[in-house]
Amino acid sequence: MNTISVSDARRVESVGKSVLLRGWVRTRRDSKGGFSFLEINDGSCQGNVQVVAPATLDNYESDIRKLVTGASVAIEGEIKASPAKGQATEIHATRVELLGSADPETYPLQKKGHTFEFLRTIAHLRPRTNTFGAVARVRHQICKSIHDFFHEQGFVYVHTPVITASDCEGAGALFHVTTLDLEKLPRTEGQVDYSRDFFGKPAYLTVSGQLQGEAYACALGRIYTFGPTFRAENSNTPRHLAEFWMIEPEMAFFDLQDNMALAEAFLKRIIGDVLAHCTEDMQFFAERIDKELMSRLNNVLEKPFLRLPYTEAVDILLKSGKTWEFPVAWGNDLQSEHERYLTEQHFKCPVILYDYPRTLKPFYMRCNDDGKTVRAMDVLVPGVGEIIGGSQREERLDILEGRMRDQGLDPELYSWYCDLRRYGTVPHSGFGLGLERTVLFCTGMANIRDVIPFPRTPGNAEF
RNA sequence: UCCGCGGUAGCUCAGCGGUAGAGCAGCCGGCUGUUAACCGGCGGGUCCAAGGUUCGAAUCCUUGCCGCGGAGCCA
Repeated sequence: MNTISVSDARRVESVGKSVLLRGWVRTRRDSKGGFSFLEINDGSCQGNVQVVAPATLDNYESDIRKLVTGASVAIEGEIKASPAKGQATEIHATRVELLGSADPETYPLQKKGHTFEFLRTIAHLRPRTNTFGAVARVRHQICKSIHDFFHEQGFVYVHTPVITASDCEGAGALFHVTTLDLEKLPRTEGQVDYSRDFFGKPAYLTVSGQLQGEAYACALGRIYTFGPTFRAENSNTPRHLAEFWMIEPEMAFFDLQDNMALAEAFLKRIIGDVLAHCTEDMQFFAERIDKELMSRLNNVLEKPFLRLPYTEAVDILLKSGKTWEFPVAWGNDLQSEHERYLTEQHFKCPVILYDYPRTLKPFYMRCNDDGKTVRAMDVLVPGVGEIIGGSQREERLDILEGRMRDQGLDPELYSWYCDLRRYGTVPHSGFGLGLERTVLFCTGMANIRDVIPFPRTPGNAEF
């Protein structure tokens, strides 16, 4: 007897097959007509398959009538067209085996709505719900699209280190990695003696693979990284995690305009794939999570991304007649209220802002000839705001070193990075995309803690 | 980290100085090719913690812990 998934069992083409199906009971409804209805889900799709279990089965009274939400079962039977509304097919069971029950007095997932806040406290069980199953499947599809897109465009997937010994990857608080005994730290002249630590110097979890990514781009041409990233910031918001996944493409011979074109094609590919391949899950999100999801995604999919220099954006904001909580002035960083106004109200389409004041941006971004701006870009989308940040990189050694000194960094500590300019330097560009923010955008979910399986945030590393 | 709101039954909440409540789900019974099924009944609580005010505190005050929303940082 062939095993079958719920996804396949729901298809009309499966009618007539004798199958073995295994999964978890969502609900049971008994009929005095001499049978029970079981709704079975196995995570293969959004929907359940309805099983009709007749009272003539030996274990009908002993097991089947006691099946509860969450119980695991194996079912043998024949797939038939369903005579009632609500489903195309159903399985007429010839055998129902109870694999494991789930005591309804203690099993927290009962047949009722639960808040996401509560489900976060049972992160090991929440994937059994409709919403979290759908999030997991869409997250998978997004990851697959990312790999497909880059592979088709000739990119090489590069694994940059998770542990880094350079304490100079840029701003952002770092997690220390150490094997020193924190109760008895070795000290020399009052300072911790890191020469006795595992790596012989301080080490940290990575906040970005960009610098190492540049090394491989300056050899292989087009590369991307895709891995876990860590920020020890005490951020407690629906958009921040201490551990998240980031995609960072890096391309030799790409200028900023090439970079923007790639970012636009990349986002459109992800959204297009999700809509094409996750139709049932996306329909669920559109109906139950976010009524405006589809119009927002279609808007990003169909409209060309508008490209706007920072200086012109400041002019638009100044002339908008709006009063801002944070003042708009050339040289000030744009706040989320400004970014959202541009993409949601003024242009009503995705916007790529570029050429930011150099004082606002890190040393590695390429300086423009105007002496004031750098070739940075931020991609803003309606509903979410900034989703991608990137730049053309400074490829001129003398200017790069000058920028490091301006920002109080010692070029000696970055000597390997400077080597990329010292030997065979080329123009190159790249950007970073937060995976979880992309999942938020694609699903309409509101909290980033609900689009990663086991979220890590300040004060929370459960499970 | 700052500002605001909140922690009461398994879950979602009401009660805001005088003996602790509802809906949902759970259990029991009824009914039904059912489908967030429906109808009736039953059980269920250190009211987040520690101090304080009071004859009396879930309710008022203080502190702490935790959660949520907004801001900052950013992906």
